[in-house]
Amino acid sequence: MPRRYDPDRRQRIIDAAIRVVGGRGIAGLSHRAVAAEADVPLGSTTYHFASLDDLLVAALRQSNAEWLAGIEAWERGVDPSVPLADELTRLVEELLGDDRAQVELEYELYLAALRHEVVRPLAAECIDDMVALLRRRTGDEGTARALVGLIDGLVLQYLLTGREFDRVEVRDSVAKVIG
Amino acid sequence: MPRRYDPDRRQRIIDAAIRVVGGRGIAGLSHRAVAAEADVPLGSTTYHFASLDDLLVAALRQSNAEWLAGIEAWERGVDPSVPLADELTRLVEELLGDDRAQVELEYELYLAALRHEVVRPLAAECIDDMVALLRRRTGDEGTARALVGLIDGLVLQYLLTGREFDRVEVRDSVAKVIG
Amino acid sequence: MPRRYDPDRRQRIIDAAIRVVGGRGIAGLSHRAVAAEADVPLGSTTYHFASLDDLLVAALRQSNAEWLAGIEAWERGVDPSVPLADELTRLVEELLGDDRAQVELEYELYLAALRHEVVRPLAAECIDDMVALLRRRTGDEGTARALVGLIDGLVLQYLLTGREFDRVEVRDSVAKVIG
Amino acid sequence: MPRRYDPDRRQRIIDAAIRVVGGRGIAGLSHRAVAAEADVPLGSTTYHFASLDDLLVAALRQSNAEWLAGIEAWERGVDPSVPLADELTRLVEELLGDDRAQVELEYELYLAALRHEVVRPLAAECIDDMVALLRRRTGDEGTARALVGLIDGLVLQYLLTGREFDRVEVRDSVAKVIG
DNA sequence: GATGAATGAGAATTCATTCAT
DNA sequence: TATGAATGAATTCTCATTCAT
Repeated sequence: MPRRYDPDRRQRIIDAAIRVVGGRGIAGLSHRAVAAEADVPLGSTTYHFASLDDLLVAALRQSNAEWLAGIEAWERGVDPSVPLADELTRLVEELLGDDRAQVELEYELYLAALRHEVVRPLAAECIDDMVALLRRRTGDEGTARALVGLIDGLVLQYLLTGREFDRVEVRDSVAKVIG
Repeated sequence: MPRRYDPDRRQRIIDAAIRVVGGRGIAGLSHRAVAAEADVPLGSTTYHFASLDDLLVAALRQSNAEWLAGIEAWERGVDPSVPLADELTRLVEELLGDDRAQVELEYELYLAALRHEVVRPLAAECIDDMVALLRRRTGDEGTARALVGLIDGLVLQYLLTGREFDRVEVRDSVAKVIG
Repeated sequence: MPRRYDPDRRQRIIDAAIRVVGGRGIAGLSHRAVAAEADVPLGSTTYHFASLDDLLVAALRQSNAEWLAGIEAWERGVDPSVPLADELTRLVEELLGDDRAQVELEYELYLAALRHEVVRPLAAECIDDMVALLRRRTGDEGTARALVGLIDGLVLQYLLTGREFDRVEVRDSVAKVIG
Repeated sequence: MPRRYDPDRRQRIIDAAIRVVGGRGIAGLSHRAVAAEADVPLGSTTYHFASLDDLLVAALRQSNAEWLAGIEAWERGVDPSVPLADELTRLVEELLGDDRAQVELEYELYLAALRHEVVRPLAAECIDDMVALLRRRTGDEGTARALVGLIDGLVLQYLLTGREFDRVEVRDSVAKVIG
């Protein structure tokens, strides 16, 4: 195989890793899988990332940033004349609709963080950032934390049970927490 | 090596599998690990469980039952003269305190369910059972579902961020959802 | 490849490992090399020996036993009417002549033991056994230890410098130590 | 990354290689390890030394010189009014005490020489130089060679068995060889 | 029925060396 | 001249599963 000049390879490996994790889960991440997905030799992935953990963290950090950017875009687009509960319900509905893949990846991140030392700070940071974002709208930190908890729990529930999305029910519970 | 008469071997293998998953996570489950933990020959685990998935499901099913039994015990012990929010807050506090290991095992189940076809029904059933349990106290299903979501989300939040448990904050948000 | 019934495989792997170490040194021992030499699949070597260290120890233990058996055979064949120095000189000459391969392996064992935790006990035992053997002839332990040291040092010297064997010089120095 | 002006880099790489061999043995020598230890780019080690063998030889040659310088310092410091056996015993005691690291490095050289064509001349030269040094004190070459052998053998014995140093026993055997 | 042995695929890493810049 | 990137082979080890006994 000819040696290729490929200045963006590192980034391409990260992108490939995100696709692998998205497709097979964190448990499915392996040097081999990433190398195949990125179409680079196996040695290349270990050259750019000394350990699989390094690669995992790089990939999750990037996917995390994308996730938060999505939430932030929602926050900037919030219409102050509409009840916050409605806007939050719309967010949840969009997450469960369009971005199924990214949502699964995000919750995979949460749950994997329980076992994976190296991933935990990422998950914690993600939660804290979401709380900070919501706090801009709720004014109060305790409420923001409760909202993040409720939404996380409900999304997980929908992902796992496969139940049909119930807009009214979600809005009611969100509204009660907002108070 | 004498063939042992061991009528409970199947059960002992399941118990060992639960310990393995509890200790190393689902990713750490292997025939070898279970055989060593149960102190049975390697062949014995594949004899009693045709595939590793079978063993995983058996183990998670049992650990699930134990988890639900715990929640059920709490539910039976609920004092009707105490506000439900207080009793639920106590439950969360106990989970985060004494039962940390079992909580992690439960979230391990959730995580696995996201990717693993065979595990998803178990997780869904678990959530539905918890909803049914809470419904006995809330009367209303939507509220029960919201409570399960809130509690799952908050517990996850505490596990991941390592924040100190804040009893007042938890009780307030639970109380608001109960309405 | 058809599965073979091969009850002595474990022993054949050990024998192959000894040939590999003899041929390429301890540094050249690898699962692959042994598997090829023994004509068994790679997985077979790791099945029978959980780690490469285990295999190394098994191989060196056996080769050690052969080495000591050789020394013991010499000891039993010692002619009491001949000066011990002459008999020892004959031993050294034979070692450097016929058994070049085994001598190199033995000294490889000594020197590798300096770095390799797991090998050190074997080397120590070997030295102690040789001292015990010589003690039967010298009567005195200090002399036996000095003789083992002198002979080890001289053999190493001959191996490394490639100098021609000098029977008179060796016998003189051995005789002086015997006193 | 700025190209550094670093005229002593070649020497610094050699020094780093010695530290690596001293710390992890010859088996642990690698371009990467040396580059990290010397704090130079990976390419720098392959630029200054065409192959790893070249680097190994350069490192062992230098460490050899340091070793011989130590022996020579001892030789120059020998007090003619003290029995040579006493002075040699002191040398051995110091080697086993303070200079343990360098002794191990020296035996690492011997070990490598057994298998490594390119290293053997170094080991042979080292032994011959020690013999030449001792010859200045013994007058006679055969005795010098026997002394080098005895000392090498005894030091190895002490290193491997971990036995407590026995000054009297060592001096007695050395004295007998000196005659 | 029960089990130890067997097998091949795949895991993460390490690495010497080459080469484009 | 110097160096970071690239590559492919080799390393040890784990494992699910199959199968002969």
